Amino acid sequence: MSVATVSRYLNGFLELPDGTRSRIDRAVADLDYSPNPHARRLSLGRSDTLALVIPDIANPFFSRLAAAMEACAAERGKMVTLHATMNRSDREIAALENASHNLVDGLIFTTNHMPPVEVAERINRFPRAVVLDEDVKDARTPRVLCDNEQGGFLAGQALYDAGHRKVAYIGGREDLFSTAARLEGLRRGMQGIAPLRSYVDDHAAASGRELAQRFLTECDGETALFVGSDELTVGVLEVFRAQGVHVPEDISLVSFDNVRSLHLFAPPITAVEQPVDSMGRRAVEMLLDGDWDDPKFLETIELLPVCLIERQSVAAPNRTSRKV
Amino acid sequence: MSVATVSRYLNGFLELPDGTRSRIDRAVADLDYSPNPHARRLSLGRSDTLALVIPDIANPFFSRLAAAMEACAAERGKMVTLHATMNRSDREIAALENASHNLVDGLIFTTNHMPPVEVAERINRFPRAVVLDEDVKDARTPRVLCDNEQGGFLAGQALYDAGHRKVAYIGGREDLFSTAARLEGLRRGMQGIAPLRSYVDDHAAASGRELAQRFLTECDGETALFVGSDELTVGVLEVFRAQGVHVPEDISLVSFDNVRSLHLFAPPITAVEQPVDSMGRRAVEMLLDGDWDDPKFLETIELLPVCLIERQSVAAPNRTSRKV
DNA sequence: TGCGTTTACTAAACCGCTTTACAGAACGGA
DNA sequence: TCCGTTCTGTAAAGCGGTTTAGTAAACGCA
Repeated sequence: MSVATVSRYLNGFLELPDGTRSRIDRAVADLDYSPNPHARRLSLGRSDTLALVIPDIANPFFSRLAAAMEACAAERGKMVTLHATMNRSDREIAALENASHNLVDGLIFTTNHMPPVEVAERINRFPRAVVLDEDVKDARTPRVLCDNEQGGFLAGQALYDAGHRKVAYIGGREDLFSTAARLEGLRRGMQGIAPLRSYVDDHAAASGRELAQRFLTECDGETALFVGSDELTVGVLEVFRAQGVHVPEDISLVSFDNVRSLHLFAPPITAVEQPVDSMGRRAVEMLLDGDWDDPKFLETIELLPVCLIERQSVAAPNRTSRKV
Repeated sequence: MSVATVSRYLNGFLELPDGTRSRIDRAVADLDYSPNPHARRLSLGRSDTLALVIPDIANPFFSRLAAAMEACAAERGKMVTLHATMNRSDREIAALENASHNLVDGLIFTTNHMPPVEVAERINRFPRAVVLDEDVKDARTPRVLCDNEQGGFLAGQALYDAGHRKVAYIGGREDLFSTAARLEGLRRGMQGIAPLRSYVDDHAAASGRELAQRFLTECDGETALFVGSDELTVGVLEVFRAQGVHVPEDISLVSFDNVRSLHLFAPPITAVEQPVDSMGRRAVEMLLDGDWDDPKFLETIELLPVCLIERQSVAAPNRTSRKV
């Protein structure tokens, strides 16, 4: 029995008569043989591995995304490697270099800031890459995003309907596509009224605290807050609680993501829900099943629907006993 | 210039005179050369990769653990692969097989149930493995655990001091080392009073709901609940809220983990805090820096300290208007 | 029987690196 | 001067698969 015959049989490139086949099968079973993946990868020039580059795995939004991606990849026999960037361009570049040297079968890239062009260039070097959650300028890859405009709209509408006429937004910078879309939607939902805006570089509770402080000082009659992520909301609520600002009596609040247990918060927090699991799954599916020969495939933008989960953090503006 | 010379120089096994060295350096720079990791791994028989096997990445406890491990591994130039098992033995075995075929440099194994001996056998096949968070029977590896006994004690003490004399525990099964330790500590903290106990297989909100229902029917005068994880606590609070059971007026509650934003819950939840980040870091450090030649190293148990974060979910038992 | 074609199987090259074994040059000591 | 070392560098053998090119045997058909 020769190596080549066995190799081709095992890889399904060869039909064999029963005799030979069973001989091979038995030998494989007897020896508990399984091909050495390193040799396999060297020979094939691929790795059966997907690289996930993610700002912060500890962030519940990204950890749920990672869970969905890992599950979907595992179903198809792919492994995933994890690369946390903390939204720093240098670490994004390092992770991309690392992944590309490792000849991964695919890359899924997420970020929360607008990375410099070097990052996009490196993403474009991958034969297969998908950009997830936040669009990346100059990256020529399919994108899986949530419908940010609609999310902003739902939040704006809920606030407007509750009677709010001056609202504020805090979240990612305006140069982010997601921010632009959300602000656009928010304004539409608010019947054209533009919000007061403050921006932040990352989605961390500490940034939320900082922005909440700023809001409390800069606030000029705003009665509601639209917050860009649950992480920021956590920081905001901490500050509000410390300062005796009550939600929704003093100020209404709508969060974005709905990945934390907002329903148990005091008060339960109204939020725009992102379809985290399907976003993760779709990104992997596109990577593995997409028609990568079709140049138009690279232009694909898949916009997944969001919905508003109404809880108790939105109420009519209170004009008498305002604390802010 | 020969391949071997370059290889040895680049790997630091060869001192070269300035002339040769600069020639190589320039060539490397010119060609933007970097060694093919697949070939490297095949040749060296290792992978610069750590395998993380974890019940559920979406669970905040494990996602923070994963984040800490990834960060620590990345600092040392190692990649990590992720394998979610959902606490199913078959998936644990599959992940271990996968990792061992890939000749990973090390394995970090976490689980929430007591896996069958096949799992321990496969863990033992790794030249380097660390068991994290939950001890695994028959696994001959160093372990990094939190001080569960102390955690149980702190909870018990807090409840006893608040006046509780009948309490209940819900969490992992009794055959888990962590459960045994926590119950032991709880009893000690409660001055010898043993709790009512219900067990569950996984740490998911759904299991928490189930156990809360059971508790409400089976409860026989218990005035406080010690819950094995934040995930379960979420489920418990959902049911309590739906049934109009108030914490802490009707029943006091202490959670375990403190990885969710319990401080913003209604009411803020008292919890035993696990040192998640240092647990993750220590596991990686032991894997990479441990003295694996010393057979005694395999017996190491590193017990990391826990502490009690007191909030408002524990109060004196209310004997007049009890709802449960 | 003889010829062409499929079928069953094999030898050897290749993937890109590490490492062993070895050669020639330079150097130092007697 | 000669011999033994070190120093610098090379040739070639792995690592363990996949794949191309090619051979021997079996088969179909006139």
